[in-house]
Amino acid sequence: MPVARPESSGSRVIAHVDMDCFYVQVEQRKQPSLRGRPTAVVQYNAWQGGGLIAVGYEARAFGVKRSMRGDEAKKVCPEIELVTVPVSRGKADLTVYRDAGSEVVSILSSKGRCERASIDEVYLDLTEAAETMLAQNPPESLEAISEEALKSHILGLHSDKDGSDNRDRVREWFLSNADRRDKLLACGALIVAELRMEMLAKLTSGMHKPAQQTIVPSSSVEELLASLPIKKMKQLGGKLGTSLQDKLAVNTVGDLLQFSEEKLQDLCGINTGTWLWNIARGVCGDQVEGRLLPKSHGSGKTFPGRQALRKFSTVQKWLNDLCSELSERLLRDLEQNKRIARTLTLHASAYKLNDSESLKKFPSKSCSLRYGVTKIQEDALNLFHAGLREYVGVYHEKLKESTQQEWAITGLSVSASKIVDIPTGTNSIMKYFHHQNQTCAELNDVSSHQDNFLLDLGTTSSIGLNQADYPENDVCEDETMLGHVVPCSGPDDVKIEDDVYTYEDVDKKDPSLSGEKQSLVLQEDTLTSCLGGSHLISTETGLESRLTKSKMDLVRPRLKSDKKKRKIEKGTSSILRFFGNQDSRANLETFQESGTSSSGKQLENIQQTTNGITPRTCNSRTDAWSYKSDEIDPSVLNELPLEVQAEVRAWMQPQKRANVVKKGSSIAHYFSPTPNP
DNA sequence: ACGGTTGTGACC
DNA sequence: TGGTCACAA
Repeated sequence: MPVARPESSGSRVIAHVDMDCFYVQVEQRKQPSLRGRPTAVVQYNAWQGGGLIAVGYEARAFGVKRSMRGDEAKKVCPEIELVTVPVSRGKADLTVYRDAGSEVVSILSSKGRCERASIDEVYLDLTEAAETMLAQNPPESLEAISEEALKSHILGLHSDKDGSDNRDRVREWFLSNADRRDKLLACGALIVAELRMEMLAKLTSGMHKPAQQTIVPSSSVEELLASLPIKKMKQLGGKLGTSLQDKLAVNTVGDLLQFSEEKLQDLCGINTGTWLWNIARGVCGDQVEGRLLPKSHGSGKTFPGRQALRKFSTVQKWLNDLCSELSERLLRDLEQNKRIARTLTLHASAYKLNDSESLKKFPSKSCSLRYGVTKIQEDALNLFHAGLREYVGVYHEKLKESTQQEWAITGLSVSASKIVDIPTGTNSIMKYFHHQNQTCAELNDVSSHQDNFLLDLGTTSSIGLNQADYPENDVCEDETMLGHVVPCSGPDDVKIEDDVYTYEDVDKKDPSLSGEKQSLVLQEDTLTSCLGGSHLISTETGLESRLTKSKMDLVRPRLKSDKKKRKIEKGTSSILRFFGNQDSRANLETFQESGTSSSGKQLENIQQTTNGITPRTCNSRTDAWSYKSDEIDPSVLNELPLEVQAEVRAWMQPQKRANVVKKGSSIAHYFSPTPNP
């Protein structure tokens, strides 16, 4: 839940871009003959024609709905074109949609800071672009307002019934607007209209229902919220929204206005309470995060009903497939974005056949992530065993493969998180890996106890992956920024010279971030349509130039002592090939590491050595300052060195307050954990 | 027997 | 911190 932020100086222009029936559009682009025809995207054709996950407008006209079965859809609309989601390794593969989403982001990001909210949703902060336009090319200076922009819906601007002269009112609104905030908003709307045309041209399939955009002037927010059902508000669609309805008898967001901040805090906790109080007033301090890439990757599959997995070998088979997909995506991320993931997590859901305690949840488990398909597979399987042992309890452990299982797995997923950038330096990834590697390797008595790790990892079926299971490696923890180490080289010969990397390199490539996101979410069907349907929302803001929380995490102390520098002469491709073939002994044998022997086993050892080490963060920063954040004049920040600026700004961010709500009144009690066998 | 899959964030 | 839960699309 967002944190309340300080009130603002300027008005911000935020667009929420929502691609409706995105999967359908992607498929129609791929297969143009589908354009204009009633189309839906379906997955898993096997059972009752599969489930619909996206429905195009032409099909909606027939009454086809999401969450219908393919067969039902055929009944309602015999003409319907059902396109199956690509399947790879026996499961849905969303790569094409993810990639199409990336195309969209890359177009939008040309105009402002983007936050990828989901595969088909983006927040875009257009404040700067709108201000520039207002200063240089204000709407009234244009000889014409674009057709696209004239189709805008403007909340609070009541259109005539016959609609024909609505465009004139819209034009009027664009051209002569008293309020500066609305002028900015108008500029934002023009930019969005442009962007949507660009996307239509490049990406999509010309939907029958034209994409639309909706403008929300701040003067219309009150009226909008007064009638907006509480469950339609973003974040309130679930249990929180339900509990508000039940406990406060509110129906719309505006109904929340009658309650004091304290009352809402008592009910929902201090942070959520304040957030709600603000939301009711149309105020939301969420910043547009300025993040174009996902923070994690995952691959999962459910096995409902009879498909539930009851044998280790089957579980292993599926885990291998899931891990294989995950590994592929990690390599792509590494190649394209120069990032590595540090944590591997396994989630499963299960039920017990005979047991009364079948409500018990299968615990998720995680460990350091080692690159390489079979390593990931191995680790995931170990995590599964760890989870299973906990799930079934020690008494049943021995039954394992032999007798009939008393457990059945209904869902498996593996995910990779804690993704960090590799410094984008002169020459790439390899030295980074090598650097990490080398640092640890030489600062420790390498070979002696590392062989033991290998044994633990490779041959034991018990779980040895968690940090606690390995001896600490203090030197590494002090001297490196990464929590674990990956092999440093591909089959190519690599020359190593001197260099040093720290996370500051990462920080500098990102300008400080500012802006706020208004998280009003309006009813999709009435307010947006397919491609690029968007909302423009003007909102008040906080200080300029604040770092987001996520960026704050990247501010780390400089690596001081290690001044060894390195340089690689070959490109990055070799390391990718290396990862791709990491399990091939032949490749491993070709690796030469200066000073140490190069057997594959040792490589694995090195990779494993620092499992569990975490990079430092500046979480003690608040202690270091004796000023209150509001005593600092933001303008003096610019005088400071860049790193310091970042830190101070991070510190000036409103901190989330500890939730000290009395237990009796905590809304948490209201929520009963949903049993999920 | 749940649309399934993927992702983020809060809390303890 | 890792693990669990909630929420969204």
